[in-house]
Amino acid sequence: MTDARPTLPAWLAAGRPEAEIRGLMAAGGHCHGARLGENMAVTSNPDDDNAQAGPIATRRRGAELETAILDAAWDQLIADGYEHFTIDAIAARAKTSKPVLYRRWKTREDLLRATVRHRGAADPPVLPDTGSLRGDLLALLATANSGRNPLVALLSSMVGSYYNRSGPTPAELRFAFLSQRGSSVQEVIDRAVERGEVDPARLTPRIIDLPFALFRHELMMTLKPVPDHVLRQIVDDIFLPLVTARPPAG
Amino acid sequence: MTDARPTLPAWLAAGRPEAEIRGLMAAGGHCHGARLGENMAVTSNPDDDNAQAGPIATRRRGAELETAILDAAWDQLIADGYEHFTIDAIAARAKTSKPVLYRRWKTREDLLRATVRHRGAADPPVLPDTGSLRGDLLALLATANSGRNPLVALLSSMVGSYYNRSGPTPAELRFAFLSQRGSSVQEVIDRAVERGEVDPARLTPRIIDLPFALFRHELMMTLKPVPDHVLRQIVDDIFLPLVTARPPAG
DNA sequence: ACTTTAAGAAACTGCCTTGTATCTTGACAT
DNA sequence: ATGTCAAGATACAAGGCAGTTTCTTAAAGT
Repeated sequence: MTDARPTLPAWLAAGRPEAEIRGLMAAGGHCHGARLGENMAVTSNPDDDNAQAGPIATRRRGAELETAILDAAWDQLIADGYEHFTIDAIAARAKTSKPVLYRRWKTREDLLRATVRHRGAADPPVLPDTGSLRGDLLALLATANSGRNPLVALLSSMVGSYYNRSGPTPAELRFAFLSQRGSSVQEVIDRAVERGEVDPARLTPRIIDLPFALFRHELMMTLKPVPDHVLRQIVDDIFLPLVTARPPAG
Repeated sequence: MTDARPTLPAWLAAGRPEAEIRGLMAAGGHCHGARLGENMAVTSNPDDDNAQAGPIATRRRGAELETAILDAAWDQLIADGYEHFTIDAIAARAKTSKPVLYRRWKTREDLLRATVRHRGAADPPVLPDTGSLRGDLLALLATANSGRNPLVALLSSMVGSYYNRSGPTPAELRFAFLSQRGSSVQEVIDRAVERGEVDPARLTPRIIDLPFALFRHELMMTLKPVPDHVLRQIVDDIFLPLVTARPPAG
């Protein structure tokens, strides 16, 4: 096994049109990174323009180049996963060369962080106005859902090497751990139902999973142990009000 | 920059006592992996047992060896992050050698998946019984919180290279993206309050974040777009009942 | 026109890692 | 005791990648 491209789900790659086709770059290609054996630099060679749309050499500088690189880096991260987030690959994708990157960022990890920050700064959100809270919220969620969620894209590309195609399963990550503990919550809730503590009519699978869903979310967001007061908020402010028996709303 | 050990938060490393100190392995060390230049194999050299507790060579086989390797692999993943999840490092940690691993798993990624599966199968949960749903739930959460959560440990070690010490921030991952969108939800809710749709008394920061928290959780768990009916469940079954004005519970 | 700055191409060092091959030796069965 | 099989040690080939250096050349300022 030498190279097995991860190739994340296509929907993740959406939201960035392969950087921008840069200014005057001609159609033909001039793709480097794919070793073009000899020095084909434009050393005062007038043949260039008769060879069917010879690439008119242009050269980006400063901020323009920098955002192009950061866009390319993000593309690379999403397209091939963190394992292929290499300086060479990024330089090739940005159609520039390694020293250009090293002049700006000392290490690969610096570039990674800059890439994430750059991407986070983009995409100003749009505010829906449907006239109802429900409609507004669903619209917001739908927008976040439509491919370009950078947070999850980042996570996915990091975890990519685990769940690659042809691997055992994608959802295994969740399932291998959760299957047995799911029954713990179920058991605890069943006992509460017997005691009359909760209204069985309000119990859906999603609500039963709610406490641990919020717990996992908190843990994944902070990567630190969850403080006790947060656990109490989850239970007291969110879960218990939802499942506790009470008179029907007016 | 040559080597910069990630070293995840200590609380993650808990829950596995450095594999097991294997059977008859003597205390002294015999640590390999740290290149011991010469061939110190036990080639009928009677000096072994007078040299202060010379390691009595033992040799694990079959299933025993296999679980030892998988434990070591998990330790390695947690201790040094996925970037250092190398066959060499794992073999060294398991006090065996590379061919032994390659006889069992064809590639490094096979071993990764086997490791995660192995770890997922361990740790049967304990059922608390405090007499109340609230107490039981808090106990369950506290257990999950006490260090040994393999799901988050896995995620952390994967994302490790991003949030290394001396990096810009650990919470930046969440913050860079969320800061601006957080205000979108706030805005949408503010308008709903003005319309009298929601009870402002029920709004806490955590409840305001709830819809997107659940959305992100779903996305991170499935690594797929969230189906519409799930979005509706989040809004209709969980969020709206919590914030909609209603008569106080009986 | 001339100078300065940085982009871009290429080669190179050095390290690390994957994956394999070889050989010795311990564990176990008969 | 003896044979078989796998553990364990080591060496090795091949390739990938980080980071650097050198040099050429385009772009921008004066």
